Amino acid sequence: MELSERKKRILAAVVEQYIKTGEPVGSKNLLKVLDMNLSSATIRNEMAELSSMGLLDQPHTSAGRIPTSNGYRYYVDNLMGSQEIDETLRKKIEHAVSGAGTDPDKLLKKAGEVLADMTNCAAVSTMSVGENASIRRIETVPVGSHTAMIILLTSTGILKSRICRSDSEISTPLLERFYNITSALVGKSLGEVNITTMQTLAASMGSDAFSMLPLLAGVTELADEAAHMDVRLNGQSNLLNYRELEANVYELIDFLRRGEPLGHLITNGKSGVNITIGKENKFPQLENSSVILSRYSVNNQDGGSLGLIGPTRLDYAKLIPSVKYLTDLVGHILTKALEE
Amino acid sequence: MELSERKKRILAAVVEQYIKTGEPVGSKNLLKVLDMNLSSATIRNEMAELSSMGLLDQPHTSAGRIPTSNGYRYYVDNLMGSQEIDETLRKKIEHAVSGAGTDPDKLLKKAGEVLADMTNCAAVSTMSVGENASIRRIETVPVGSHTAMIILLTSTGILKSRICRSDSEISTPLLERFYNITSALVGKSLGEVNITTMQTLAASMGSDAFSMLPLLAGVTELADEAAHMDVRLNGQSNLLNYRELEANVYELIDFLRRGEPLGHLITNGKSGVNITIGKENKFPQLENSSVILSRYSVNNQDGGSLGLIGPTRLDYAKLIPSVKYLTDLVGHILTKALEE
DNA sequence: GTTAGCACTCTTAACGCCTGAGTGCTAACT
DNA sequence: AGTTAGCACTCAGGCGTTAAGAGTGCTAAC
Repeated sequence: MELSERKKRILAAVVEQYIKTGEPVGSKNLLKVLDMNLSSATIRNEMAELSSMGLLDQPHTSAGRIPTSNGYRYYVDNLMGSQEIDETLRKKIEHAVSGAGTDPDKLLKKAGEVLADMTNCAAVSTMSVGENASIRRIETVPVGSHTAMIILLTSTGILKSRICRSDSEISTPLLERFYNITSALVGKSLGEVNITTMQTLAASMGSDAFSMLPLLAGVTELADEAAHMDVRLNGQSNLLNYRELEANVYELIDFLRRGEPLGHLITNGKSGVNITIGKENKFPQLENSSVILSRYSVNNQDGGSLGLIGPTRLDYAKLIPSVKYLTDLVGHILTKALEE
Repeated sequence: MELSERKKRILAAVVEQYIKTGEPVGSKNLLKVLDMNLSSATIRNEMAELSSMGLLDQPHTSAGRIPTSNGYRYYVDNLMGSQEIDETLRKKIEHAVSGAGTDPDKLLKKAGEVLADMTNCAAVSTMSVGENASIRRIETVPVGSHTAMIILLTSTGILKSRICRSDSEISTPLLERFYNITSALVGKSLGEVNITTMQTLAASMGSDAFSMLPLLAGVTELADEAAHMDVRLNGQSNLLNYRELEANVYELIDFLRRGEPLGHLITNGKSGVNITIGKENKFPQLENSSVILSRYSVNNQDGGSLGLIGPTRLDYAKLIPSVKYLTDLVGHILTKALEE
């Protein structure tokens, strides 16, 4: 779709104005912002055409225009200025993240918080990796005479641990034998830890099998857990501030709370920044929202993603670079933390 | 404050009716529920007295009555029936919790979820212990040549772990020496892990001090983290459903999100079930809400708490036993999991 | 002490009215 | 042919009025 230069300017102005005020923008109002030597009537004509092209919409006949999903899309793809991050935001991000240390869990938590705060939207963060991440290490630590802790570390630095209890006594030599047996799993992907693999392992345990079974079950659970998307949500309540979402906030927040469909959204993202605007979303609960998601990589492997969910009326020009910057930073920190 | 038998019945009926419908209850309406041989006029007289005693209130002159905080309080303390848990709820709780295994983190998460679901309120759960819990074990596990994982286990079964990175190489013998040094901390309370203790430890490290410092810092952080209340919040969005909270939901949800004041609330609770109704709450954000909190113990030590936050119009008779049952169950499971 | 009856209060919804913002269209202008 | 002034039209939102309904408090009688 090719637009005249003037239409582009008008569309951009409508989008930006609406993002700023949240009010439908009318022709006269636009005149003030545009400083083109035109009358409101001309603008009206142009806006009418943009409407019939499906880029602008009117809430009702006698109201100004607001951008449609397609309108935002055109703006984001073709008109939006500066892909550079705002200096103030950069500092804010750096300041928040630098205080979080290198522990992935803490780091992601902090990243989600700063994102939600900064954008006044809901933020999601995940450390998931899908099933392609591999097991880097499995450790056991005796805790009591019948309990042991199992620790699983993935190639992307995710740490999962669990206390397991066995009915029979757990001795240190037993744990050593268990360690040797499970070391066969190191290097395998999380997806490969399935019933078959575990049965093979169990078979090699001989007389230890009975005592080791709870531990082995623990390992399976941990692998499952690590592979399973762990979605963290921040700042849902920010969404309550947006008039345009009001009608369905409850549905929206409820949708976000059930992490699972959100997982889909995240998994489907390509690398780089993914932007889904309004009706482009597959989920009806999101049809009035936009989602900006970006993945980060740890050790050149996909490490997880960060993103935000807000009204379609987002300040894309500002937020997209911020999200990108934040994810890159997180990926960088985590990679460095894992360096040998 | 002593009430006539008839006033008691009327107050109880108003409370129960209002809990059920959420509408101010009028004299005629009450008549249907009460099946006493009285006219609405008599009831009106009684209600007028209950109002002047501060137990009932009117939203406006021509509306029915709703209970005041004191009214609810009187009801809970003196009038409320059955402290027995509802069989359906018991099954629901047991079913949910039994699927969660014995891992404290997972268990508490599940407990919070079921509580929020069951009650249609916001649920809080914490594994905190304050600073009196002691350190049960500190373990280190090598991860890479410059990284190690530190694991801290408390007497109440809380497990905290962290990946630490040192600029100098971390060898296995070094970790062994570190283990020996830190074993001095085992048995100490979390509160005792302060700068002074750590400096003493650092002093005993000799030439290892430089390489061990990041690890030691990690231990301190973990102890802090374990001592620090970890408040988990579920089902905030449930609160959006209550008309009577509508005016301040945003403030309320925002208040809950900042876990810290919530922490106060929780810490101040006595053992057993704590109920705070409406204006009894210290925090203005909670003046239209009620809080039901209950602590659980692990190994006869205080292990944390579970609770819910909703409108004052809660079904106390049903929820109080449920919360109590759930906390007892959680405490029981966790105690058993730690048994030697 | 209880009750019937009544006047009174107050909320809520519905209705009509008005205003202001904004539009689309037409006819004139450059 | 593109631009503009002007005008009739539409519609949301605010405001006051009205009517209905729920519920009360009070009084006088039982």
